[in-house]
Amino acid sequence: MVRSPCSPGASALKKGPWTPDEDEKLIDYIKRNGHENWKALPMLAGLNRCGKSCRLRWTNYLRPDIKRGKFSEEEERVIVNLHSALGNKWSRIANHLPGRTDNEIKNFWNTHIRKKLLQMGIDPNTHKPRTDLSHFLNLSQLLGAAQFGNIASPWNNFLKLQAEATQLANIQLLRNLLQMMNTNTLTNIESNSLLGSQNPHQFRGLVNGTTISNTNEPTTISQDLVNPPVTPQVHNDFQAISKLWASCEGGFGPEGLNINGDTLSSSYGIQTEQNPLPALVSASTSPVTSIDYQTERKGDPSNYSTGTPTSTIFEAWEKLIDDDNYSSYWNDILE
DNA sequence: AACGCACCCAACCGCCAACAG
DNA sequence: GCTGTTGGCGGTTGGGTGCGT
Repeated sequence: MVRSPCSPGASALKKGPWTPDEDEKLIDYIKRNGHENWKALPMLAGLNRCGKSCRLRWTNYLRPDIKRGKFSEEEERVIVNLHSALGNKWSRIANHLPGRTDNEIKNFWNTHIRKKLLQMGIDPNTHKPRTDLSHFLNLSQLLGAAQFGNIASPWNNFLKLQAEATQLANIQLLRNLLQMMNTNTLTNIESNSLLGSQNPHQFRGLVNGTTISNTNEPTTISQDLVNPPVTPQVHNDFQAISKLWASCEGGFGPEGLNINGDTLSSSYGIQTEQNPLPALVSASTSPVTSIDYQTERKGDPSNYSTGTPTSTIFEAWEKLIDDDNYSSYWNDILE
């Protein structure tokens, strides 16, 4: 039986918010003696608190190297990137953000980033486009009731909403692909680490507007992707898709995706002069983050959600494209 | 001014892993 | 190997605060 240091037996100990006096005692003691033994510290410091409470107060609030205040856009982007790779491993994410505590990052995620992702139609847990019912309800709100015309029949309306929601989910997916094209075609950044060995054939086939290849050729990283030649056809396809995207509902302004007046560009986005689309999580230009995906995964594979962000996108594409119902849909787009 | 609501975040709770005896 | 202790972590809570009505 493991007993918490703050067990019921120690109920006489004070709980709740810390007073300035208690803070001062804790700081003074740790400055003079360090904090080798949290269990013994409260008594030695003259605090009527359990050791655990003291440790939390110190690590989350009183530590001198804590950076307080608003998170920068760079920090926000790093958090999103790391979260897409690590999940809710707040302490490990905090390791990459000097001066930020896991608690602070966790709070920031739950109160800010999570909401933004949901508004963007991205599942904050999986970092995939959302296609579930609740999301569809959200999307319908974004679209607005006026868009849907005849509302005489609730079922008609429901089916319309559902179709719209599905289309928006697809658009979200398209956006992800576009961003990847954007990243690889126009910015020429660390494509190796971002793309891994996932599905270059599918990608190339799509770019060229042809049937998606499902051959069993040896899967190597396409040099066309790593350093893609911007052939006229690729260029045209890119522009065509960009135009399509620009015409989509809730498209992007210079600041990124704007939903309900809330712009989310930093976390998901790098932007280029040629294309203002926000970037994918996986397409971060942050070298730290790119390296971290690999090193972290090597360290503890069990901690990660399935697939890299990049493969997640490709998997979603593959699934979508395999669906006969959408073949003509995408052909129309790509033509 | 009073009230209700939503949001934020410090702090707590419970679980787990590492370690010592 | 077993048991108890300790520290670390992630999830959750609830008090404080701001804002709208």
